[in-house]
Amino acid sequence: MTGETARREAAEQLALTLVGAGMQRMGARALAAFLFSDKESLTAGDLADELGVSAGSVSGAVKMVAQMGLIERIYVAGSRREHFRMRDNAWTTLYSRQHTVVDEILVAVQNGVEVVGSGPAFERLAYMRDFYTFLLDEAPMLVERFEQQRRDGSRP
Amino acid sequence: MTGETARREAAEQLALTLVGAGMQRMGARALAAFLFSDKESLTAGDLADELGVSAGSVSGAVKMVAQMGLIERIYVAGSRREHFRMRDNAWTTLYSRQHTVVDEILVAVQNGVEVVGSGPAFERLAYMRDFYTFLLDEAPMLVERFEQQRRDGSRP
DNA sequence: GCGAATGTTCAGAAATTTCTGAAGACAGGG
DNA sequence: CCCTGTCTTCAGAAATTTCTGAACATTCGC
Repeated sequence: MTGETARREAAEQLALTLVGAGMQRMGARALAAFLFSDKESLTAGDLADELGVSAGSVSGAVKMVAQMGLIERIYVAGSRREHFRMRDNAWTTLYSRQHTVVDEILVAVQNGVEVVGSGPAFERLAYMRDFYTFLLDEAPMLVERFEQQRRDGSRP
Repeated sequence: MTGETARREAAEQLALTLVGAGMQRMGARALAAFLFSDKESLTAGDLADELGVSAGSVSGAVKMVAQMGLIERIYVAGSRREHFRMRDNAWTTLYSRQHTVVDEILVAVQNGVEVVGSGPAFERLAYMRDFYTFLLDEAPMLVERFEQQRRDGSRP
């Protein structure tokens, strides 16, 4: 049977793997709740109920996930609460976001390249810099290609 | 002044950004030590000195970084200690490694796709699955292309 | 403006992660 | 075999992260 329980379990399971990938617990749980919900949007109260946590925790989690660009606030007429929903391009956004992390690493590596004299360390650092620079350059094209392919594929 | 101090500071700085990217502290510090060293190899003792931590911590850190495939044990004649050095393809390896994480996420997502009936949640989960599947497929080609480009470039 | 509903912040509690130090395991030389 | 130097394991200490609950802020309808 494909009940609410199975859905929740699947959501929690996904949240766990996201935590394993480095995401914070509550943010991951909130994100999974959005992913698995069939409602158009969720309020903070919905999330608190669904996840069984305090309003404070929800506030923090929503803030984080919103900052990652994965969900957005929407205005719902006649409702005083704030509604959130997943953004359409959440996953490509998330992928692109990782680049800010890589950027920071590159800055540190570049600094290293400048500090060490020529030698094995220099070679290693330069290689690392080149590889990550390459990835950074290529990533947008990858995303572009995915979207292209998706457009083509959905009209067979 | 390109002294030892500047080198260490640069190494610690890189370690910090790696921690920011989700790596564990001691593992990141050990990795940075390898990156920035001009020695052919480092022993656990070298690392303990360099990082100012206990043998136990070094043991754990080395184990982790080795498991990630970034360093390897090497045999040094006449030395009873275990020597480690960075692997040549450390960065491309690390990049590929992230796929195991993505794989786990995909398993959870696939499970979700099967559990939810058709509806918004299904659409979202299917999209996520497709995107990450695409990335997983494309990644090896990216690495390949980088290596190709590097070979060509280094013979101008 | 007032009141009610909702959202945010923050100090401290709780849980988790990380590090250490000491004990034990292991390998090689004598 | 034992001894020495080296590495690993692990229980507990220390540090860090995460969650809560209550006080405060904000918004909207009236």
